[in-house]
Amino acid sequence: MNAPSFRNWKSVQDEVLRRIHAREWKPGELIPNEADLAEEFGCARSTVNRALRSLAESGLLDRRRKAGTRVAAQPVAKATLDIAVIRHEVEGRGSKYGYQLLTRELTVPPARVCGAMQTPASDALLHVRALHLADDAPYAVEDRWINIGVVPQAHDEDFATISANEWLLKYAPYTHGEIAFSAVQVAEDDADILGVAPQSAVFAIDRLTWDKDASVTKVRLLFTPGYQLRTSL
Amino acid sequence: MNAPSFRNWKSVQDEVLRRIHAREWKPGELIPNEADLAEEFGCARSTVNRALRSLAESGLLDRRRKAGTRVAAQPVAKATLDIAVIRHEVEGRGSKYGYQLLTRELTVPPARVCGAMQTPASDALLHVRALHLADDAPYAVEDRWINIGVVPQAHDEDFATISANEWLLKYAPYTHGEIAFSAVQVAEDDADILGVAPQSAVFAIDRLTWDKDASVTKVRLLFTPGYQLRTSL
DNA sequence: CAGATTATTATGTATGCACATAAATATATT
DNA sequence: AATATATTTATGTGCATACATAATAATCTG
Repeated sequence: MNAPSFRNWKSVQDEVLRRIHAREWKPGELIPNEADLAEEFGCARSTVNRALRSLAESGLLDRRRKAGTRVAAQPVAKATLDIAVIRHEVEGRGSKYGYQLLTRELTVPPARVCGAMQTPASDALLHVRALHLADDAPYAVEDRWINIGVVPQAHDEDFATISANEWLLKYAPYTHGEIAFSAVQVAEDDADILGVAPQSAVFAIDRLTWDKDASVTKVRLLFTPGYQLRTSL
Repeated sequence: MNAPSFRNWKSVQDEVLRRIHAREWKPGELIPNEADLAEEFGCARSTVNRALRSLAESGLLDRRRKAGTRVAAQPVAKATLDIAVIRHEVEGRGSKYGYQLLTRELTVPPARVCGAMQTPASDALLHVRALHLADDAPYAVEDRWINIGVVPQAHDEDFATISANEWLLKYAPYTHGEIAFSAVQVAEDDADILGVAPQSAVFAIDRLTWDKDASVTKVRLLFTPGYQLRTSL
């Protein structure tokens, strides 16, 4: 048997994956180092590095300097979710997108909100509520607070035709944020808006974004029953 | 002003991020090519490539050969969720993990299940139901179907002390899979098990994994109310 | 002028080399 | 023996160069 050649990083990755699946390299086990693999595969060490690094990023390998590379014992499945603008999400399903502004007012938020956003309790924030529709049926309600101290342009935008969801992406970049998914029993007013029975189980996405150390916006999206967030592993 | 030097890919990435945030490079706009940036930053093109590639992977840049690199017009927020073994998830929160097998039987599954798993309608699958506990309180119910044609060892495992959730990760590798998150109203039997009111809104994770073209397992996890799946952006 | 062909160009990747860095191990010092 | 120091080693990164590839732009051809 002459050495098969794995000349590009993807084929190296495939071979490594094959060995893991075939249990030639078992979970928790140390695999050969980059230099040895490079020699075996007949390629440069940097090519092996590229392949292994990529597998480590997806959680299948654990790498530590000096300690070496081992197959993850408990591979944490990393599911990458694409959180798109709702309009795109709806249109991507082949439905007609609709948008309807419900309320827009500048008010002092409840403690829960200014606590999370770390704004002074006395500061007014822009509160926008809107409904997203798919094929003229309710799709999701958006309840959003915008820090006008950070995004003053929001003050001049009425959000009548463009959703805050979309507007902010265009005009208010963020450096980092948090996102949480949960199931909630929908309150009466939201149930009315979505046209579902009160106490229905709806999917909720809560997002809070920051521009450096200042909060930009906090939003809760409630989706009509049946909504699924899906991705592949 | 002399040229600041960005000698490593992370500092190049930071500078690119800064320009995007400062809107020196606006959404949808074409940015200079790698060679020019390398010259400006005083580093090798490969260093710039590393920085830009990584930003493209996280969805902030769109890159196409010959066409060049542009700032994503609608940056799709890519949220990476770590789906860990439930025991680790519970222990990671500092709670005591508990496990309880409910049922384990070899039966012919309903059409819904063998349809999704693409197994012959007459084939029996291993059906395991179990309860995961955190600090002795119900945490999640697991309802799982295992393709014993693909994982014959499961036949000899009683799942009395180790959850299928954990056992499978160790003994049944998969090549790919699908995962879906949703909110459901809990059925009466599951409500009993979780110790919650019937019709409560609970968070559901449905996962289906494959080893090449054969389904390995299909599972639904229902979490007690209050459960949140969270990550940072 | 439409359609096929050929250049051009920006990203994508492979290579060999060098050095940086973290972490484990061995060695020296009190 | 406990602690500090040095050595070793595997991964991490940077660089210069070369060539591959995809997509656009330019050119040719009937």
